[in-house]
Amino acid sequence: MPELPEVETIRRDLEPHLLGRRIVGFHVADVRARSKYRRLANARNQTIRAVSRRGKYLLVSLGDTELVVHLGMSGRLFLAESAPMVKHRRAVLDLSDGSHLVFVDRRRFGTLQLVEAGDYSTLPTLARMGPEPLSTEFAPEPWVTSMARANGSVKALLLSQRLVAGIGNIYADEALHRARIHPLAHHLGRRPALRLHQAIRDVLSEAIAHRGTTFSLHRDGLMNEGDFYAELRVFGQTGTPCRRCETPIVKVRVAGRGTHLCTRCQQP
DNA sequence: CACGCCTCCTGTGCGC
DNA sequence: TGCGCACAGGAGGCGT
Repeated sequence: MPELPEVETIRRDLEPHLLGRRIVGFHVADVRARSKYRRLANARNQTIRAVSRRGKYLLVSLGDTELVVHLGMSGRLFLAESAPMVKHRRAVLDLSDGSHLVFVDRRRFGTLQLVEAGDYSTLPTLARMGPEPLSTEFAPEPWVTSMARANGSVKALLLSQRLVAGIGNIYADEALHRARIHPLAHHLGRRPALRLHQAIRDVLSEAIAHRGTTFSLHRDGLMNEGDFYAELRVFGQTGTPCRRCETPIVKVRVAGRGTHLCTRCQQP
């Protein structure tokens, strides 16, 4: 679930319910991995001032401190009137209005930690995060320059978070297909780099409009799911015809990740 | 510093 | 039907 559009959807859903609420208690159920819930106790009695997002990270501002949530591969975060006994429940924050913010994470790759506001020294990827793709900070010319100079395959660069924030495996494949760029391409020229810039903005804003891409794993009735799955052109579409040229979509491995592409539209 | 590989976990789906 | 293995939306740490 959790790339930029999915995290942004969660942020928008939670924000009105969290603003101004105080965290009155907490419970970490995941006794085997307490380090993934660093300093959570210090959130007690703090009031939620803002709910923002940076890339795939959700940032809950508590004034001097900040709760940083990363959902990993399988994390979910939702509000409940009474903390439900769902499977893989890892942590619960009790709020002053009697509701509970519940963190559920099957694979335990997610983290939920309290830091000094703006101090991301324990989160190197967040500390070195590239520009937000849907903000004006993501400007075409610097992007063209960085895509020409940076080493590594374009797919690995997208996944690294360093040149642009929030893109994961689904939206990397989708953006590259829309821009007609092979995932293994290096040192993109100006024209392809500009196509990719536009494709990233298009696919992410369309996905947000659809409330993200939700897989069956996460459909358990506790959240409203996104339906961008139906709009995916390559991800998970192995064998189905490319909608531009009808060549069957293939799946390969790039940068250690399953990678979907059209070999005709996206030539090396 | 930059890159590639392995790891952290649990569950599912596939081939044999 | 059962077993074993590969793989899954991410990123941190290590070695080269």
